[in-house]
Amino acid sequence: MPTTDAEIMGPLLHGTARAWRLKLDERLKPLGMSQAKWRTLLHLSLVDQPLTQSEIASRLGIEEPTLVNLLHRLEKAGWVKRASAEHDRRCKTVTLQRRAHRAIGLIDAAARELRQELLSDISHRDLDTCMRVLSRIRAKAERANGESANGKRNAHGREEGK
Amino acid sequence: MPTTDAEIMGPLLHGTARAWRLKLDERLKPLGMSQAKWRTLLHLSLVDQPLTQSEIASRLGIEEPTLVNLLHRLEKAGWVKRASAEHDRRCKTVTLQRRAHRAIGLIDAAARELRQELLSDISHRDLDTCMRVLSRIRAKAERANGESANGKRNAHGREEGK
DNA sequence: GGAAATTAGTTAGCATGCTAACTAATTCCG
DNA sequence: CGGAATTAGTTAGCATGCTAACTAATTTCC
Repeated sequence: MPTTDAEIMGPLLHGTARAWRLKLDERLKPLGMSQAKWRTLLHLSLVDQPLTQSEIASRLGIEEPTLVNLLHRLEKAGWVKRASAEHDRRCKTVTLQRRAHRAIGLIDAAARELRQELLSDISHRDLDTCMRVLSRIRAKAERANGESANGKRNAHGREEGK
Repeated sequence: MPTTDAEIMGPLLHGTARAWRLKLDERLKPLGMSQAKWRTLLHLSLVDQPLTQSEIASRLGIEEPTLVNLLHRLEKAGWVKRASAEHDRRCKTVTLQRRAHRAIGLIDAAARELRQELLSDISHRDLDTCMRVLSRIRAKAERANGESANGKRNAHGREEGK
């Protein structure tokens, strides 16, 4: 007999993700930074070449129109800069401003510290099991509709790692 | 050595919750129903007495202003009805319309079926472990909410409450 | 070569969440 | 009793996500 009822897995998953995100948002607020912005900057910092907007959206797992708005705010705040690409005038490349490079270390440290706090008293084994379960669920939910419930359209949305 | 790196627990949690929600939204779309609306109706259906708005917000884990907007849409679509409470003229009670009673069964069935599909090949033991881990994480993230974390107020005593 | 399809980015409009600041009703208490 | 504090709901305004429909540039292919 499980200590918890599978019935509440959905709300539990949702609530845990939400609590984690709110906590991180709260800590990064003094930096004028929320998870959406921070994740964008981090992804830009992980590559050598500037990325185009569609590449960024794909890595972040969000749609392009969502990113347009996000970049607009990031640019207005002086974190990033957009420029037309030469090889293809449809594209715009996005690069980090100096200010962002300086902030990323702090931001990453805050995220790391929070993760450390939240996971500190979870055993390695249990955490590993949890992550395998979550991976399996996500893979199923993202792939086509299982068997019944005949889906007609299929999404794809991928989510990146870290 | 774990099969997965704890580094990505945050994104994994976020992505799994998102994929699950999107999947459910997709299936309930033909009913003109999204998770936010569905959860509200379900909570109302689980009690005998009509609830006040603040009670509903508390059960859903959202803020009152968010609920006001949500209820407005639910009311406009004919799912619920708001009325002033007699015992306290500040309060409004929210009741389900007949239409909602009929729909809830279908909605609940869809959610149940999706959960069944997503969790079908996960062992009871692993799922139980996963849920215990998530509960622990959520409790920590919610508990420590409110004080400190960098910022200006409070120079000591951050996370002693573990 | 040029029409048609595709691709990158944008705009418009909506859903769902938040905080801050407000109104109205009720309760507290001196 | 009556002013102060509290409580319930609202409004305003923003952040972050979406889809649909648009423009502009590039590729495809007859």
